[in-house]
Amino acid sequence: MKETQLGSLLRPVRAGNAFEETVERLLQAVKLGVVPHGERLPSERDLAVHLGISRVTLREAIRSLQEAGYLDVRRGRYGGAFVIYRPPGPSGGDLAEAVNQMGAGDLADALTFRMAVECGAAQILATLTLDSAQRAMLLRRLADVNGAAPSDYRRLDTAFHLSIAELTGSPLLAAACADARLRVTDLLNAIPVLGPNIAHAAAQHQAIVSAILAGDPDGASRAVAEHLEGTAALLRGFLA
Amino acid sequence: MKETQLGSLLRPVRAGNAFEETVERLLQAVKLGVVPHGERLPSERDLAVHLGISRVTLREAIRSLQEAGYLDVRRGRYGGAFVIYRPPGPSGGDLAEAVNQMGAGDLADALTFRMAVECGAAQILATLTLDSAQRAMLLRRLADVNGAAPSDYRRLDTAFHLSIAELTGSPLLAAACADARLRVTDLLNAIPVLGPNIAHAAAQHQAIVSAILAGDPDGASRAVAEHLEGTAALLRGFLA
DNA sequence: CCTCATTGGTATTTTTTCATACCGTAGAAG
DNA sequence: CTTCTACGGTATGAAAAAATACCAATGAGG
Repeated sequence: MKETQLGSLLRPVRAGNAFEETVERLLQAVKLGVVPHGERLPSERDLAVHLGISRVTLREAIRSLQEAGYLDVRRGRYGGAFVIYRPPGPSGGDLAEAVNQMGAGDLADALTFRMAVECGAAQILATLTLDSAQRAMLLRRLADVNGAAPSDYRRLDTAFHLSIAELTGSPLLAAACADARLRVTDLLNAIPVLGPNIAHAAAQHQAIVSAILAGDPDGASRAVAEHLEGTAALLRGFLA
Repeated sequence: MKETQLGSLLRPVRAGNAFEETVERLLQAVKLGVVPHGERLPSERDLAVHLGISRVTLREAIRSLQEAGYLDVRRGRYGGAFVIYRPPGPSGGDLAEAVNQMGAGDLADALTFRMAVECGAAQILATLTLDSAQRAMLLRRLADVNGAAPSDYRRLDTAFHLSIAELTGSPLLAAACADARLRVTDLLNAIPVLGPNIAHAAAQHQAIVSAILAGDPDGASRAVAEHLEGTAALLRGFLA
């Protein structure tokens, strides 16, 4: 076994210090819209437990997000950390800037990773026999995206994609898909939400769901690949 | 977005403390045969840098592996931490014990995750245009497995599988595949290496490589799925 | 208007982890 | 046999993180 594989196994044990990782995690949860504008995060005590860190470290992270203008922290009962941040509107943000902020190699890496895990998840899900509740969940998320207001579109689009991984019943796979999506959140948020694109995406979403429900793994994987390739090509085009 | 998705994003920031994670990482590198019997690990100073931890913490981890009988640590120039551990021989280990040592849910999770990322990786690789060096690497790894001595079979089999992910050029994807494989190492090591199985696997390996080189993503993904499903079914069968 | 549960805010101590410097050893090279 | 040097071994102080306990505020409900 060559040196190359040693790199995969003897890679860093931790990405950074607990504080930095926590800020990153919370920031992405906010940017992704997991906790929408106006809603509050779980209490510090709960969050600290879920994130596996001390309340002190969590508070430092929350404080920095507060100072950066993402959160409004209120005390007392029924208080908490409320999300102030609003993602870029339907008109999108500065895509070129967002793309060039991350390295070309990192972008390619993230896109490849996302393609692999999301295709894999759809493929797996298509081989499973879904019960009625699971089918309902999938269709519900699809309907949510199709009926989304422009300002909610990206949030519900993300929810739809993550549902596919979650329905496989594999937490590891769900985490991998969530991670993959987090790495391109800023970029996706900068893409304008335009009518034709939405219609195109809707057709592709439908194709994905149909293939999954029909038990067609290859078809599901291919449908996801086509869907993701669209935004991937767009993003790659912005590499200076 | 429902509570379920909150779980994916507000999951633990770190799996455990630095010491525990380091022990786990080194242990798996040893069990996987990345550093074969008799070879030595990189020096403490190098390893600490690569793993992103302090030398003190690394030494604690090495010491516990030494006490557990996996490593022989020698000092002085040309010294180092040498691997004593030998993986279970061709006759395999106690599979039932290994399977039941990890929970049923964890096993299903790990198998699903592995299936998704390895299928995804093969699929991606089949869409890429490989240069001659990459094709040579892939064929070389395939030949290595086919020509492997029984005692080296699992190590070279792992090397072959990880090569597919590495050749995609995505470190994230390579890491995910390595992680997926690590989670089932103990189980795979416990499976006896038998002649008929090797022949069967060799045919499947050939099918995977052929599909990749032919630029057939669906075929590559399906070939990997079939290959992995074999061991997955075997392992699931041992769930008490 | 008061109570009180729930939430953020603060302080203190302990544990873990890191950074740095230095010591002891062994084995190849001359 | 001596030297040189790349390795593990040790010590110490600082920093990060965690654990614990307690304080303060707020607003719904009685």
